[in-house]
Amino acid sequence: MNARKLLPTAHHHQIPLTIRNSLRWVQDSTTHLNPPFQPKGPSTLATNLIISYFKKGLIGEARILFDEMPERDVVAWTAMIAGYTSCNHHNHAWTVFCEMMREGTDRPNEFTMSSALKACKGMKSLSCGALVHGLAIKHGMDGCLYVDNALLDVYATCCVSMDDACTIFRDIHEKNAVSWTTMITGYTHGGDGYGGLRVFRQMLLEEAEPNSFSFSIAVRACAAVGSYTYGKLIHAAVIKHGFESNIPVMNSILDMYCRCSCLCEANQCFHGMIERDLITWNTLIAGYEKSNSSESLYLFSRMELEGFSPNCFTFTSVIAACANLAVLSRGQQVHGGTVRRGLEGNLALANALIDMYSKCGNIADSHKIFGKMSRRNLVSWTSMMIGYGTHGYGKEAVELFDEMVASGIRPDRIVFMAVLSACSHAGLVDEGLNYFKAMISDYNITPDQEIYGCVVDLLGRAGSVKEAYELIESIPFKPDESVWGAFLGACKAHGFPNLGKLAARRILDLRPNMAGTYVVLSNIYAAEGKWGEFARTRKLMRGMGSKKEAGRSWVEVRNQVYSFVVRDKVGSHMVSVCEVLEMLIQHMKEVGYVPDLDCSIHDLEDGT
DNA sequence: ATAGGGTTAG
Repeated sequence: MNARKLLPTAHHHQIPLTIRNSLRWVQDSTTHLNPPFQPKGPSTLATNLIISYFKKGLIGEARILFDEMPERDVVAWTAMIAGYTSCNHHNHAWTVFCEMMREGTDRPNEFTMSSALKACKGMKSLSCGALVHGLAIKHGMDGCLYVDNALLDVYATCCVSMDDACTIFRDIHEKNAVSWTTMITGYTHGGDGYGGLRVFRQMLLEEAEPNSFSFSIAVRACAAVGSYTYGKLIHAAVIKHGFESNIPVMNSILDMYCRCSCLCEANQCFHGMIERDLITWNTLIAGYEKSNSSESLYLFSRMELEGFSPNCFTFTSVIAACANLAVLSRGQQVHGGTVRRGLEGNLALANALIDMYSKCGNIADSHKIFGKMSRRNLVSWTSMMIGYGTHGYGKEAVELFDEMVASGIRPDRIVFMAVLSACSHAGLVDEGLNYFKAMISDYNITPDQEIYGCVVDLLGRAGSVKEAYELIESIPFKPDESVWGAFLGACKAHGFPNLGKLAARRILDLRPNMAGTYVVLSNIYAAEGKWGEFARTRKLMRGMGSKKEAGRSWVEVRNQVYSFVVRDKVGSHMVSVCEVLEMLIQHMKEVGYVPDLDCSIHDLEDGT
């Protein structure tokens, strides 16, 4: 065996000294006639070296060493399969397994089978898994709990339904915590959180002892169904079982509170943790991103101060927070951080950047990011199309849609909403209607409230208010406030007071607390000069107890975001804001914008 | 000497 030339050179320091020395010793000792004691075979030592190579991620080195081994026993083969899988090279693991079945001198054992099954799971290949299943039965290895649990995992992960996994699970005589946890995970990751919770309850009923793994996935199931009640219950059980210092379990609980919109509890949980890891920070930053983006940014800075290095998960949430706040310079700064860390290849992060630049008004940089991506998924295309649509580039969005379909990506409901909305804002009525028809006939997507809302908006915005109304009447279910809302907007914009009043009444039937609807309705009366009706509607609104939230605007001046409402007091800090607003108004006038004073006057009267 | 299940984004 030519192991000497394989001794690490560049990575010398990374290899445990003992292994290196023992390998040398074996090579020397083979020439001795009487070794002091029976040495382990060179195969054992080479296998140990292979294992340490994989632990360091030195896949190439492991492979070269394996190829140069003159005799490869089942342990060496298994170490290769398990090693590749541990580095997420599942296809290579599978290739090695096939090689072993073809040319290996040893038969595979239980260790080999469970490693091979883990590779199948990694490849999400049910057919490979079924093949190993057959081999396991042939070699009489079904009945080994490791093999059975690995089989269970393959069927639970790769099948559409949990039926096959259930069959395997039922036939395991002595189920352990791993068997139960694998079942709970199968349901939960498959989108059936209640199924996961059902298995967890059964586990407790059968007095199987749940461990930290069982608890973290059970809590994940609560998060998936958004059940604060079950989540709190299991949180209590976690404490009772003494897992409140287990970081993954606590991370799971933290995430559960965030997903149940219990940010107070999440915050409490976070501060109660004695030890935190990167996932802990990422979970809370992601938790705050939607509801309180500035808190996300604050946590991000705190996390760096405490010496944690952000990863692509962190950056994806932080970039989304910048997008929500529309803080371009901060977004650019964070973008710089991702480039410095070499995270440019991350798909989700690039998608977040497209959205951030678009929401910060910099569509050119969105396009730059999109253009540089080596891989794009549905989210990438959708984000870019929404960006084009909101910036008024309807034609570009439509072209992007066609390009996406041509590249082999199947559109979903969301991307149709993006293209319909883009058509709507660019006045591309016929194109939009064609996409609507194609969505139904070519892609079998049944339009829902939101899609109808988009099409009503498409027709209504272009002035085809009658057609929009006919479409609403053809909807096979009861249209909701988003559909009527789109229609109301069209009636208001194109002067259809009677249809507008009808739409407003429909909305108020569905959402009597939507104060904004009263405002629009009263404005329709005002425009008709029906001041009695106007006053009556306003009175109704006040009596309702809810108030329309003031329309808030914000503007970025010299890296600072200022937020204001109508009739805000002009303090000294707002002076520069007013200057910017004056500039914007001037610019709008120059491009021919005529303000719609008709409505704003009435809105002002009420201070809304 | 070789084999289990869990937590973070979109």
